[in-house]
Order: sequence, then C-alpha cells, then structure tokens
Amino acid sequence: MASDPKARIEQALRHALQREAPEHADVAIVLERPKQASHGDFSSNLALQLSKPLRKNPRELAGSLAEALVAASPAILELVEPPEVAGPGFINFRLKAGAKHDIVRRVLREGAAFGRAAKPHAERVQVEFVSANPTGPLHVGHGRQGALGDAIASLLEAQGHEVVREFYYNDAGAQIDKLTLSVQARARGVRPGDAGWPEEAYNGEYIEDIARDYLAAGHDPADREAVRKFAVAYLREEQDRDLQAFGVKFDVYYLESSLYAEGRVERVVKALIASGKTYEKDGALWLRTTDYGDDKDRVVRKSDGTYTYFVPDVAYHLTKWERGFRKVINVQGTDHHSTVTRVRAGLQALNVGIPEGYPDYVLHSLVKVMRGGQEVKISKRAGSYVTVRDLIDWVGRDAVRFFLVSRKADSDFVFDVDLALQKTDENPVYYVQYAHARVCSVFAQWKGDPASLADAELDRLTGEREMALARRIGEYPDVVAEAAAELAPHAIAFYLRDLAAQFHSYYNAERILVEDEALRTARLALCAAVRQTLANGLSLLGVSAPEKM
RNA sequence: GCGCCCGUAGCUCAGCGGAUCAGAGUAUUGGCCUCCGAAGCCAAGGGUCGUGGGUUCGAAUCCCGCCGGGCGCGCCA
Repeated sequence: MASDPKARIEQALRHALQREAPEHADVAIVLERPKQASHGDFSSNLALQLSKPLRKNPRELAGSLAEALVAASPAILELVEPPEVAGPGFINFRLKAGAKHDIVRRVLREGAAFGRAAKPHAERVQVEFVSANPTGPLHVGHGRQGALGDAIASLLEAQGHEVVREFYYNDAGAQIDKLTLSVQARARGVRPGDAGWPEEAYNGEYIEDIARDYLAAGHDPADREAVRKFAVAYLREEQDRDLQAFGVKFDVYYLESSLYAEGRVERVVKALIASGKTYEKDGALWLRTTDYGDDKDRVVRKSDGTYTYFVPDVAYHLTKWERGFRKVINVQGTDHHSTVTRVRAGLQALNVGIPEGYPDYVLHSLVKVMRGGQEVKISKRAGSYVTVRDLIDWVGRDAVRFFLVSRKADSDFVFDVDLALQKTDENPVYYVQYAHARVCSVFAQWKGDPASLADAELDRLTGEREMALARRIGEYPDVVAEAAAELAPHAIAFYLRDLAAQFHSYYNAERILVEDEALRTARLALCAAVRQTLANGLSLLGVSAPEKM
C-alpha cells in the first residue's frame, strides 16, 4: 500500500531541511492545501518561517530547499511534479495525475472506512452533552448540543478513539423540588396565577400533562415523593423520545442523585477539607478556588449545612477521571462558562493528579429562534419556548441536525422558523443529499457490475473538473482529522457543501454514461468515490444519505 | 464596573498570521431541460472584513484602546 502523499512530502521536506539548515531541523513542518488550484495540491511556508532566523531571502531559501528536497529524495518525483517556488517564498507541490487517480481507487477500496484513522494509540474519550435537567422538554439549545456533541463524538471515533457519549441528569436539588411543587399544585387544581400557585414554578403546559397523567394513574396528590418520582420519570421518557427522534444515542446516563447515594459528595467535601484549601467564614465552608485562577472563592457548604451545586459537580467530574477518561469534553452553552474555571479548580484542589486543563469544554452560544420577525424566548421558566421536537416536526431531522452543526460553536445562531417552514428546499442539507441521490440515480441506470469499477482505467480521467474532484476527495481525511482536533464539526458541513458543488458542476458539464466504455467506467469510478465520501461525511454529522429524494 | 465570547456583502455565515483572503449560501438580475433527476448548472451586481492605533516584508487574521451586541459575575442549579 502506497503511503500517504502528504506524509511522504513532509518527510522529504524534513530531509531537505536537515541538509540546508540542520540547526532548525526540528521546526514543525506544515503542509497546507492551497485554495487556489493553480497553486498546486500542497504548499509549504517553511522558507518564510526560516527566513528570519537564517537571515536569508525567503525566495532564495525556498529555491535551495526545493533543490535539496529533490536531491535528498529523488523518489518523490514519482509522486509529484518538481516543486515550484511561488509568491514570497512558498514551495508548491503538484501531485502527478496518477497520484490523484490513486485516491479514487483508495476510496473504492476503503469504502465506509475512508477518512477514518486506525490509530494504534486510541484514547478513551468521554463526551458529555445535552445533560438537560428533567424539568421540561428539550429546547433548541439542547438540540444544538445534541447535534454538536454527537458529531464531535463521531469525529473522535473516526480518529480511532474509544468514545463514550454521556448524559448527566440533574435529578437532585432545587430544580427538581420546583418541578415537584409545580406538578403537585397543578394536580390539586391550582393554576398559574391562582392563589396558592408556588412563587417559583414551571408554568409550561407540560406540567398540566404530567399532573393529569399522575391523577389518571390513581396516585395521591398529597404524596410529594410519589409526585417527584412520577414527574422525573415522565420527563426523562419524553426527553428520551425526543433524543431518539433526533438520532442521538447515549452510552451512559449518569444520575446526580447517585453521587449522593454512593457517598461521593461527602467524600469530595472531606477530600477538599483534607487538602487544606478550605476555610470557615460566616458559618459556611469555602474553597480557595482563587488559588487556581478563579476570581473569587467558592462556597462548598452553606451555612444551612447543605452543599452548593459546585460539590456534586466536582464529584461527578472526579468520577470521569476515576473511570479512566483522560480526555473529557463537555459540550455546554456559553451561559455555563463560569463553571469552567470553578470545576477545574475543584478538581485541582483534590490533588489527585488531574491536569490543569481537565476537562475540555466546547461552549456554544445559545440559539435565538425568530418567528414572525420576533424573537421567541428560550427559557425553561417562561414555559413557552421552541423545543427540539418542534424543529424536527417542522423541517425534519436531517435538516435540523445539519443546520445546527453547520456553524462554529461560538458563533451566534439565528434559527429562522418562518424560513425553515416555508422554504425547506433551501436548506443546504438538501443540496448535499441531492448530490448523493444523483450519483445513485446514475448507477441505477447504468446496470453494470460494480466490481468492474475496481479495474477502471482511471488515467482516462484528464478533465480539469475530474482532477479537481479527485483532489477534493483526497482532502477529506485531512478535513476530518482537523475537524476532530479542533472539535469543530462545522468544517465537515462546509466541506460536504463544497464537494457537492463540485460534483453538481461536473455533472452538468460532462455526461457520465458515455458510449466509450473505458471512459464511462472511469467516470463511474470517480462518481462512486464522490458518493462514498459524501455518505461518510454525512454519517459523521448524523445525517442520512438517501438514494432517492 | 469586572470576566469570557462575538462584530466579514441586504440576510445567514465560512476564512482567524501568509502568495487572488475579500469568500459561500441566500436574496436580486439574466441565461441553460428533444440528452444520466432543473431539489441542479452558468453569469452579473453587492463589502474601505465595527472603529482608531500598534507589531510585521505582509493583518479580516496577532497586540492595545474605543464603539456595538451576547453571556456570566449568589451561601441558585
């Protein structure tokens, strides 16, 4: 099996560097994919980086590096044309046509595995996302987390890691008490606004549904514990149904209540006290989180003897470490950003060897929903907010997932419901899916033997568009690797959009099912590679790749 | 007030130290179906990349100030 062209060029550059500037032989060599096709397939700015320390003209340096490269690794010329120096001192590499054809063959050979790295040093990684309180239906913010978290998990799996998707249930604490009181009041016939309606309450319609079902099951409204269990179970089921409709599956549901039941909260408090980083003040117990970068110390135990939320949170993250996850990613809204420093500080104070930056966070800005030119407020407490279920019903699961994941996490996000409702065709997901369906359609008419594609004479592919398509397909594994490293699945969405555009353009310009059999087979092989790459990318995003639309 | 994030075409957003990096979609305008799906293609117009400085051979991209917006600043979770 021929090794990766990129790796071979990098290696050749390294050898050239050892000849030309051995004292800088350890600098990072970065090969870029030029946007401009005329700049070749790979580009290195090595000469520009080294021109200052070496005090040499970057263009001249680039020239001598290019020469040294060919001299040190003559075999590289089987893979690429002689490197060219361009602009201020870039070294450009252009793959030979045969190398691009190899990409098509590789995709057909690897199939669904194309773009997936079989890493020998796989890590155990945990991705925690959604983690909604069981106090109401999932809202669009949870939808964004679901789409993001699931895609990030898939990306990491594609990089060879062993990934666990986890949902943390805050089923203990004040929010649940509030839910219980709300349902109880409703079950007793008290409505929002009536005398006797709790001051702090959930006013959503779903409270009424829960109360009604509770009574219908013959339960006693006075039994607060029974109400609590019923309401939590009810909402957990509803959330599970929504997640299933969204196509997101979790491996682990971790219950906050279990942290108390297993004594983990108590143990964390003791460990914090033992660390010597706590002190008593105003009847409360404080932790010196300022020693770990926090802007103020945090209360551990309130003066009434109960713990702040901070404690179970630290206890929970400690279990992640103890469960063997050395890389942990939490996907949350930016409204949680203050907890980042706090949780990390708490873990540091435990002094059990957890690194400073543990865990990683991907914070996304909240989703703003527009309807009728006005913002719909997203708030559990308001009771009227757009749910994940609403979005799925309106525009379909594929569109919601693709849309929510096609923006970088920290970018503000406006979901225009009216647009999604009226013009579903304009959603970019259809464009990508259509490209896939189009290829399938061509194959449906061809009726040939798919196995014959393996022997296609790919050197018949000489057109500019064909070379560009092959080049783009070849980028896919790098795009996946980078998206995984950056925890940025939106890069996949943009890549797929571009690949689909190139295919549509090709399809309109050239006929696939031509008379010339050899050419036809070669073009079909290229199309099959496009289809496979589209399917692989869509799969990472949790979006289907339909054969017909 | 302090902290974090954001400010790129009418709108929704990519690009976040390098060579056409001023982009995509959408919207607007004009072309393309006797031929593999027109949910498509081709083309045109549209932005001093919030603003003022600084670093650099080079800044949308890095640093500082300012303006505008979001989120967070509880012995709430």
